[in-house]
Amino acid sequence: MVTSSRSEETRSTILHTALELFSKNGYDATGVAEICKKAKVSKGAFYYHFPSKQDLFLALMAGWLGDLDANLQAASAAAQDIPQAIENMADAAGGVFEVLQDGFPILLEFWTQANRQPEIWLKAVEPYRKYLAFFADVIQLGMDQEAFRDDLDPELTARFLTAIVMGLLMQATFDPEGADWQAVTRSGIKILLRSMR
Amino acid sequence: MVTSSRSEETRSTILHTALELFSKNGYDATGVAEICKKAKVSKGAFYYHFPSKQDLFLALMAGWLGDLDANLQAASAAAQDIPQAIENMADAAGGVFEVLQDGFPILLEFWTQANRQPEIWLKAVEPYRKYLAFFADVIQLGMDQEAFRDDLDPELTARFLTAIVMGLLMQATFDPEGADWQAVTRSGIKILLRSMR
DNA sequence: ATTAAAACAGACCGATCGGTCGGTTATCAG
DNA sequence: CTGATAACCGACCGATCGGTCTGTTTTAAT
Repeated sequence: MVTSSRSEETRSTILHTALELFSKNGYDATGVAEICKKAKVSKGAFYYHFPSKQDLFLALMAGWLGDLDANLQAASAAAQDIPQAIENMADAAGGVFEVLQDGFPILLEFWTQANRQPEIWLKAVEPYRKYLAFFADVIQLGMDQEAFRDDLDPELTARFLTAIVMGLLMQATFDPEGADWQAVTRSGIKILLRSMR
Repeated sequence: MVTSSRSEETRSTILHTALELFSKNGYDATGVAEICKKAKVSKGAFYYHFPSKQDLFLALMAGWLGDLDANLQAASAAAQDIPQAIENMADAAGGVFEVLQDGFPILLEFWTQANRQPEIWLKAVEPYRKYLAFFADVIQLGMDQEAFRDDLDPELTARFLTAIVMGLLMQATFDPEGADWQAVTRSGIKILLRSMR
């Protein structure tokens, strides 16, 4: 609260409230009026800070991607070797969705909206491809260090790794009581890593 | 057209049109009036066949799950051994999403709506858990036949298998040009099967 | 041909949608 | 203290939302 103007606080409140509502009820089912009411802010204030509902959504997505980025970088940097880096990143990905509650629902929302609105898609593919390339690089590095077998296809394995994490997160969100999803994810990554050796 | 009354055709037209629109634009963004217009049907006809928009959605989901079921059963029955059955089913899962275009988008829509509307969730968890149990059974069978290693956890592996297929489908829908997703899925399943032996 | 029910047509309803706009208040440099 | 502008307020706009209702046409059994 030290160096935050009233304006900045208003904007921040809108963002947080919108994140909560979008992840709970979805983009289309959440009205601007509803956001304003819950954020205790007038429509005038809303449209002063964001030119449109879609722009708010894009701002939200940009911030979320930034957080994810920071977490993945930190997780990667903290590891001693490549396999551990991969384990850490998978853990961190799970962490983003725990700490920020509503984490995966909002990712699902980003995903579905990106599939429909070209403008959102454009802003989402780039980071997605960036991460894939990053994972592929890490895997390639592991191969160079002979931590992994030499007949791996780094890109394919990266897509595969992403699929496991996302697929398990989907199931975890859908059926939280169905399993200890953190444990399932960890052992899933371990199985994958074992098959990469 | 042989044995289809006018009423049945109207109902069927509404279902097909709704499937298309829901998968393209999402449940919330698709209006009843829009469905009626595209299906060339009046609102009266719509609400004669379906008590509400949500009931239409549930009917759509039930039908889709039925198709999936039939495909999986067929794929499983056609296989000579357990590993091949798993390969076939993964292929079939992919097939549901190719033949019926808009296949995965509509699954995503089912998924997100189930996460929000308890009534839909209830109708969706049951089949989901049924499939998981079915996959686990198949894996257990493979273990009994010594086609798989004996230290596998069938349930965990089933979740894992599901995650791979869904995670890759998500990526395929999001970035169709990014890879030959059918090939990626096939090799993914093969890697998993290899690690199960 | 008659008739009752099934199937459909479309005007209409209140509520809500995203967004606008003229007016008001808070902030801060001079 | 003054003035300019940033920040905010909320009534209002046309369009659309899911759903209802009255009335007409099709269908099919008699």
